[in-house]
Parts: sequence; structure tokens; C-alpha cells
Amino acid sequence: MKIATWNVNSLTIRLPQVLDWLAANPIEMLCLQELKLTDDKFPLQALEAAGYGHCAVFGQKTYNGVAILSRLPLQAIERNIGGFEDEQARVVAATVSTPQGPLRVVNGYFVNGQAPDSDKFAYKMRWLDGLRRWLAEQMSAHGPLVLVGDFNITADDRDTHDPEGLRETIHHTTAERDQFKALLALGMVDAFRLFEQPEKSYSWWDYREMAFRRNRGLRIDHIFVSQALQPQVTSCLIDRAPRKNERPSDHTPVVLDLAMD
DNA sequence: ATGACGGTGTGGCACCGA
Repeated sequence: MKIATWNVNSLTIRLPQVLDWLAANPIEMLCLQELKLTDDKFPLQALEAAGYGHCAVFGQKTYNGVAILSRLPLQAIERNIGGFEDEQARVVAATVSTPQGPLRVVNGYFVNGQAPDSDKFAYKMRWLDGLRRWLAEQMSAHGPLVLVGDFNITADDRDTHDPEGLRETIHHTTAERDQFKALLALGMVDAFRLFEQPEKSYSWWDYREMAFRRNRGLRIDHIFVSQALQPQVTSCLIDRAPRKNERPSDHTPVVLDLAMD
């Protein structure tokens, strides 16, 4: 079973690229962030025609918005973090049936945080606290779980093109990295780091200053899996190809392969 | 130091992202 995460930075603009990518990569589930559209504008027909007739959508106007696109039926869909009041559409979760039992998938567009001394950073920390408390409940209620999304956090110096110059700036602060570790401490592993990966592997590059061509990027899109699932993880790869498209998203997909048969 | 690029909105630029 393949599950991917991709921040598309407007599904309206990126739909043709999403359809092209799914045609080339006919995975079971694709988790999207930054839809930047309301639910009534979600392109369900086109995705159904592509084989993704089961969609859990949580959009909003202008900003944020997340969705799980699936070939398999989705159950127990939840929107946002239970018990955490939030006006922004940032989380959608659903369960799929596998031959080995139910699999819970949580898709998040984590708060950016702007700058470490800002109100938005304080919101990021509150949001992460809420996410962690709720995920603990999700894991005990649903069993094996995959957490994917745009975390807006680099885990360590390997995840950034400039570890010295960007030290303690947004996406690189100790506070954010402690939150990253606290999520793992719930009983999950960073699937990407289960494998030897190319040096300077990133999932996001700024649109400006030819950052992609110069590979000045960050790895901020992640896939965590419950420890119980670790033996079934057969690969976890970043697919840089869509970043080379015309009018690309600034993020590129990360793909998990789980042996679930 | 700043802005650089790209998306959205009801716009003639501001706001936001990372």
C-alpha cells in the first residue's frame, strides 16, 4: 500500500499536475495540503474519474485546506484536532481497511509559525501541543497509524541546506525540533530515516533565487508510522520530479510504501 | 537589511507562505 503526501499550494492551479502524477504513480492514497479552496470547489469528478472516488475533504477559503484522496473506502473521517478550537482547516483523518486490519491515516498541514518571536509561533506551539494530545488518543483508539503532511519543521541539520546560517530561525528552532521529537515519542518513527537516503534530500525549495536548481531546500514534509508498522515499511522516497514542472508547487511529494498483504 | 516568487482576493496592492 502506497501513501503519499504533497503540499500542492492551490489545488485549483495544481489539479492537472496532480492528475498527471497519479497517472504515473497510481498509489492507494494521496494526502494533500494547502488546497486553498472551499469544499464546494473540490474537483471530485476529475479525481473519481482518475480512480480516487473516496475523498475526505476539509477546505476553506483562500488559505490552508487538506484532503485525503483514496482508491479505497474511507471510514471514521475526522476534521481538525478534537478538543482543540481552530478556525483553520489543517487536519483530516480517516481509516482504511487492509488485509492486516484497519489503518488510521492522519493528514496535517502544520502551522508555519513565521518567526520565533511572533504570535503565529505561539499558535504553532499551542497547535502542536493539541495535535500531540489528540494523536495519543487516536493511536489508542485506532491502533496502527500513519501521520503525514507538511510539518513545517526540520528534524535536524540534515534536513536543511544551511544548518549554520538558519540556526534557531523558523523551521529550525529547538522548540520546534523538541515538538518533532515529542511526536515521535508517542511511539512513531520517521519513515524517511529508516533508510539510507541521498545527502541533501529536501521536500521544499523557495520559488526565489533558483533555489531548486541550487538545491537550497528544506525537508519539512514528513511521514511518521507507528512503531508496530515499522517492519512493513519497504520504502520511503522523495519524488523530485513534480518540482521540475512548469508552475510547480514549491513542495514535492513524499511516498511511503507499506507491505500490507 | 531587504527582497527575491507565487497564490489568493475584489485588487490597482496587501497578505501569506517557508
